[in-house]
Amino acid sequence: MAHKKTYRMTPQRKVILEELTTLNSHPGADEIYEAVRKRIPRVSLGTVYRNLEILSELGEIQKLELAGSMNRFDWDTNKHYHIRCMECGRVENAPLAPLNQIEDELYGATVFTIIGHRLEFVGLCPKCSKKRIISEESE
Amino acid sequence: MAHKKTYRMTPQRKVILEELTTLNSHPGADEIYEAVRKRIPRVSLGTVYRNLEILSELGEIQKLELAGSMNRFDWDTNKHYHIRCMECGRVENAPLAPLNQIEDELYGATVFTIIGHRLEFVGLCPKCSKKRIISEESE
DNA sequence: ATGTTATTAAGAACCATTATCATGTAGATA
DNA sequence: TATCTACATGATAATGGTTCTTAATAACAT
Repeated sequence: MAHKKTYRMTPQRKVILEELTTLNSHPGADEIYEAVRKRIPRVSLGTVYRNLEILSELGEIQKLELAGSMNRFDWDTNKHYHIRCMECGRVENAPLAPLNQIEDELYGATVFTIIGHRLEFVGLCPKCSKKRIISEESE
Repeated sequence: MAHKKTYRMTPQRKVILEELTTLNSHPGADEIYEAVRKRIPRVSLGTVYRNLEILSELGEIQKLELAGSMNRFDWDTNKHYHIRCMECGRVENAPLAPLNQIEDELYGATVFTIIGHRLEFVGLCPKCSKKRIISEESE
C-alpha cells in the first residue's frame, strides 16, 4: 500500500510561494531563486526547485512547460493560455477563453487517451518588435 | 547588407534527411544520430544537431518544440498538431485541422505581435494507458 | 592552382534541472 | 517532556540535451 505523503509548510516553502505571487509575471526558477535569496540568503537552488515541484503537485501553483528549455511558474492555477516573445522569452497571459471542447474533436480519431492540451502563442513583445524594425532598417 | 548563405547538400546532410524520413515517427536528435551512425559510423553528434537545425531553416524538415526539454523532428513540413504521451514521451500526429483563425481572436487584445501558435495534446498512448490500469488495480 | 568559404570530427562548455548526502527540524506519539 | 521518524534543508556533484570551439578538410569559384 502506498504511503500518503504529508507536507509541511516550511519557511522556505512559504517564502517561495509568496515571492511567486509577488513577482510580476511567469518567472523561471532562476528568478524565483534570486527573489527568495533576498529574504533567505542561504537558501539553496535545489530547495527552490524541489518546492516549486511540490507546490505544483499540491495545486498551489502551476508549472508551465512552454517551448524552450526553461520551465516557468504561475501563481494563477486557473486554466489559461500564454503568449511568448520569441526574441526575449517574456511570457504573458493570452486573452483567450479556454477551448474546452477541442479535445472532444479527437475522440475516436486517435488511439491515445486524451488528458489535456496546451496552447501557446508565439510572437514579439512590443520592445522586441520595435528592435526588429530598427535592425531591418539598417540592413 | 546581409550576406546570403549558401548551403551544400553534403553526404552527411543527405543521410540525415533520408533517415528522418525513414524513421517511423518524430524522432529526437539522439535517435537520428543512432540511425545515421549505422551508415556513417564516424559522424559526430554535433553534425547531426547542426544539420537538423539547417534543414529546418531551409524548410526541408520541421523542428518540433514540444513540452519537455528534448526537441523532435518531423519530415512533414505541413502545419499539423501533435499528441504526446505523458508517460513515455511518444509523439503522434493529432487528427485535427489547423486552427487558422485562432490568432485573429487575440488581435487588438494584446500588445504582442502574434506570429504563430503551438497546440499540443497530452495523453496516454495505448501501451501506457494499459500499464496505468494495471498499476491502479494493484494498489 | 589558389584563395575563399562551408563542413567536419571531437570534445569542451553551457545551462537548466536532478540526484546525492549528511545534517537539521516539525510534529506526532510515547 | 523526550523521542522518534518522515520530511526538509544546504552544499555540491552529476546529468542530459544542446551549442560552441578548434583545427583540419573538402567543395566551389576564379
